[in-house]
Amino acid sequence: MSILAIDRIGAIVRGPPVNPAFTAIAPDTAGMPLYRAVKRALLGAVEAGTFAPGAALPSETDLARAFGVSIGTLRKAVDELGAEHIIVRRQGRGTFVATHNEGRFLFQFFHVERNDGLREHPQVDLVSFERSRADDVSAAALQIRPGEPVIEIGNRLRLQGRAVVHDRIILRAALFKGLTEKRLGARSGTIYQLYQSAFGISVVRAIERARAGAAPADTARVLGLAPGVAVMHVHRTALTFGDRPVEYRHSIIDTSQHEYVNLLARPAR
Amino acid sequence: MSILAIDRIGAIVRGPPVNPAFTAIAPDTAGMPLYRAVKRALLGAVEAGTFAPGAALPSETDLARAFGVSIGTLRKAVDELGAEHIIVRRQGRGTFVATHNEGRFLFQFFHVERNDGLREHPQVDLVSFERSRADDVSAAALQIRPGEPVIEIGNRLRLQGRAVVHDRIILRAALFKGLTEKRLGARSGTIYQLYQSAFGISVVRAIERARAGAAPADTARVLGLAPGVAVMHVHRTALTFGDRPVEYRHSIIDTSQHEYVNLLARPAR
DNA sequence: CCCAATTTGTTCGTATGTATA
DNA sequence: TTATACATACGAACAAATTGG
Repeated sequence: MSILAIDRIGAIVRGPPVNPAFTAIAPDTAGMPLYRAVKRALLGAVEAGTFAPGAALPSETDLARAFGVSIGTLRKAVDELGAEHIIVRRQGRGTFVATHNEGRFLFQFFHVERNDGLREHPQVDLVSFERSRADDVSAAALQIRPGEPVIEIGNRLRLQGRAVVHDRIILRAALFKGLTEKRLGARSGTIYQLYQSAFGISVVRAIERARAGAAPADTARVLGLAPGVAVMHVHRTALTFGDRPVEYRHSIIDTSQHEYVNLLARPAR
Repeated sequence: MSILAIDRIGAIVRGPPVNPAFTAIAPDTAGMPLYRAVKRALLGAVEAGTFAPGAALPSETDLARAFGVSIGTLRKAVDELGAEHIIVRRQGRGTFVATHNEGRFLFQFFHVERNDGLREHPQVDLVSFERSRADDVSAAALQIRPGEPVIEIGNRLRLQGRAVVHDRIILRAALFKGLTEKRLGARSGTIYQLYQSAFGISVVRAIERARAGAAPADTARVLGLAPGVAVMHVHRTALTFGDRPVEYRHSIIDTSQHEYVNLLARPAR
């Protein structure tokens, strides 16, 4: 456990509700329950990289002492962060910053299965990589100005050896400085793992919009389809903490043998 | 508050872990934390209809006394049920069985928006109603035997006056005894509200599988499309408590002006 | 409008159990 | 075996929201 880390978080100091002028009050946490202020402070530390993904947080008792709150209050904050998959708690071991690499997460966003329900980790082929400027649609999705520098990545996903998905990924160049075709191709895990390990960007959720349409010519070529055949178009905006967009992705899926699956799951408890 | 209701729940009686033989132990709750046993008992009461949807549960203090557990333990059980949207807690008022009619829920499953993001409650037209027997696909989805009696409902959904979705709904006849075309047409709310109010069936989650394809002839007629145009097919299995299927639905969506939206949202806390 | 009763929300603290290293 | 960390269970006190008088 690192005392340094705790010191960097800082205790939650708040005055009595009677006269706030006499005591220091964290500006954001006014009128907020104490456990929520603690939660925000912890989330801020995770976002800022004070605790790296996969790293252990200080123990509950240490954190409670560092924040100057009771163990129960600290637990409530940590519980909520756990429910949101920001951190992971393991009895007897400690509390860790989630890495989003745990396998289960692999199928959380893009979820394409064969018609019979077979799941498989897709094989990814890089088909294009270029630097360009954001068009209006990408800019709106990424909340940047049209014309800002972006990186465009073309991927082909194969399932059971069959080319099923053609991805066109748009990244804000300013967020992914130093990303090269070589570095992208040399990655070991998924592209989201690369965002995290190489650029410190954690994708925590996404919004997807889907429609049916005809396969564009380039996609038909990449997937080996007849041009104009019916395919699914999925536009995904991937978000990090605070719902800040980090990636805009247009996926075109050949659904003749596969399906796009959406489990509206309750949290499994 | 009804003492009767509490009596019907029954206290959680469990012996010390040392020698279980000396005290009565609820068979299902062996080795389970106490708060989980309480949660299961409450869930069972909700499922059994001991507390009707919308009805208030006894207060925390009464429930804690009825179960013979501390207020903290009772709260932990109730908190989890709240996180799963089984019940709803309102400070100063009480705890209520969720009705799933709260508006927010309307867009939880089927979520079709116009391209520009405009949401609207769909207008529903009943286009067919018949009793038949389950085919292999429906039977598998509903976990019944092929040939069992089912009810087939055809619906057309209009958004902004435009026919966008054609639904074919398959219900197990045994679960929806007394459902008639007249009763279906005379309902005031959504079809899921009818399931709940008229048949005591709460839909708590769903699984959807989507693909692109051509519009079938009957759908093209219902939606006013050219036959063979690209549309989205969504197969949904709606589930009640314990993941028991209650409805199988095949939706065909004209995505020329609208989109199927999937918000992979974290719980909003 | 205010007051009192009721109910959930928050915060504190302690003790003990269970999993891990 | 021992120490550490999270998990469970208990209970108390007060705050905040709601309702009804």
